Amino acid sequence: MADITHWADVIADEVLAKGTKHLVATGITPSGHIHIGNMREVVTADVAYRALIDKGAEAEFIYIADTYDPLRKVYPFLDEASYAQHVGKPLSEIPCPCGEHKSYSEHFLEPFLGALEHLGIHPKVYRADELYKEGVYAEAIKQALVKKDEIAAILQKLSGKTPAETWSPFNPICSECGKINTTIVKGFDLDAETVDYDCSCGNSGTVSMNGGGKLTWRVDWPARWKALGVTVEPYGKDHASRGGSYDTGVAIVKDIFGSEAPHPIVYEWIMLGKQGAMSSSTGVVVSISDMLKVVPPEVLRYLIIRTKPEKHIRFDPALPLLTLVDEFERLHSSDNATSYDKRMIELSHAAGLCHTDIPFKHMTTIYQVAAGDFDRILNIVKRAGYDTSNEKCIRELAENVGNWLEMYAPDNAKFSVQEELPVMAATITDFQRAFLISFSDLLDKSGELTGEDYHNLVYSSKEPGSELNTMIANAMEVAPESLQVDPKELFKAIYISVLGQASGPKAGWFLSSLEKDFLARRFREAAAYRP
RNA sequence: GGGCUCGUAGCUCAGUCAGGCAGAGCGUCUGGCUUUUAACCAGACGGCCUAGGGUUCAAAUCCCUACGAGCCCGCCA
Repeated sequence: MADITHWADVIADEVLAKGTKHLVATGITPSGHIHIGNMREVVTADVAYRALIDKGAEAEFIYIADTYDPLRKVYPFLDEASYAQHVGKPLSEIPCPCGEHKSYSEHFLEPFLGALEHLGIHPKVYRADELYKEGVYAEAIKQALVKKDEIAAILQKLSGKTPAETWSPFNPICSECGKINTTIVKGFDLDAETVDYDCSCGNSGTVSMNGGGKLTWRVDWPARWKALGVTVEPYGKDHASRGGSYDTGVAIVKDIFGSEAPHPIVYEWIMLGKQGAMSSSTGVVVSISDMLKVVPPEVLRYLIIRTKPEKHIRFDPALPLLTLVDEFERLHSSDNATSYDKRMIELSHAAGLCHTDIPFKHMTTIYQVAAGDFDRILNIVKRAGYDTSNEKCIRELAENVGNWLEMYAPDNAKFSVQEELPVMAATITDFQRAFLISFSDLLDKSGELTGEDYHNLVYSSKEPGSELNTMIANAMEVAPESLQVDPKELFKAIYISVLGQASGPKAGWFLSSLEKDFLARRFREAAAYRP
């Protein structure tokens, strides 16, 4: 099988065949909590952008927040009484639900931009309301108003729907009621750059083309392509049907604005676990912030990058997440990764993205040993010999792991170090006692031990003549030759003493994560326990 | 009703654009390592490539049809 080219590089090649200068754009409406499908859009765009850069293209990456869109309805998470009056107004002109932000749109935009930062995605951010107010769309608005009938014909022909008599590609914002979907255009003045309107609230007036209103979506999109020079843009499959907004956009940008449509990248939705497609109506929703709570950012990137955009992605935050993380880490440290694997890893990393070499699984042990206390986590990580120069990354990983344990981990992944000797110590056998007391003495005598040291030490009990073997024999008052040691029993004794359960995480990692003095004390205590 | 996308091992998916011996990881099983486990090493099992037809010396791949899954088609992204 020939080397496989990653889809991002395939796209880059296709796009490069059209020219070397590119603008990758992505746009999302901050009308509510920005969800996981939107995350796929920006990661997809970011990867396409990076593939272009890697191939030497002169590329830029922008994100446009559609802050000038009207509020469609009072969403369930909004207060009916106070938001009913704002339906129809541009999002940027509506008060923030929590009162902390400048506007409604900023309320949802801000956490999303934070998530982008988190994922190492750094587009130039534009807000649609600012673009309109700055006059970026003025030329397109004029052309759209002049060629209104042509646009209507295109919409009619491609989407099969007849625009209303009073339809206009430009929707003025009423100066009286502030709404954008209740006005009817009565006329316009190209020189003054103004539009006259009547509003259903009874008001009429004149607005500026620069911020006084906005183009309707199906015209706004192609206008944006033209005004900003967009050449590559991913969008959800909801826009991809025949007669959908991409189709009409292609025709409008060509016939009305005299420009080209961007190279399309259609992407599928992300499905959640076994519950099917994510949808707000069925209640199957994972917000980006929930997702980022448990998945390290580069793993989330990997999840999206490994799958071609047009295939759906199944995301299951329970045990399959652990498999995904493992797969990523294995690939990451693999010596014989294919060029395709390497490319995926490369694209999963990103400028400014946190990366530590601490495996997620190991952190689940460390985190639980430390009971989530970050100073203790850091100490253990240091002792285990990991690089601790990037404390911020370690903190992020620890938070992911902590959230995962709390929200999604299966029971067999969980344990807690008992403050007091567990009552289960009553089940400890004489042989296990002999081991625990001997082990405890050895710990007192030795210096700091690594995970491997602990591991080897426990197994040394099997070797005749080893210090531990001799000590156990003495404690049992038998001849060393007749001592039968099954390491399984020893591990069990350790888990019982510390966790109060018969099994636990890999002993080496586990023991080296705990204080040696604590272990010595606890083992001695367990050995002495006689109910 | 119209449209878009997908269907390949028990699971998650590569491979389809450019036709040339059916692939990977995970899981399962076997063996190994003084190695407990959610570890590591070696190997095995595992497929009518959703079904049917067509083109071809040759089809998972191209064409047509059917079936299944998800979604879009209310100008509200």
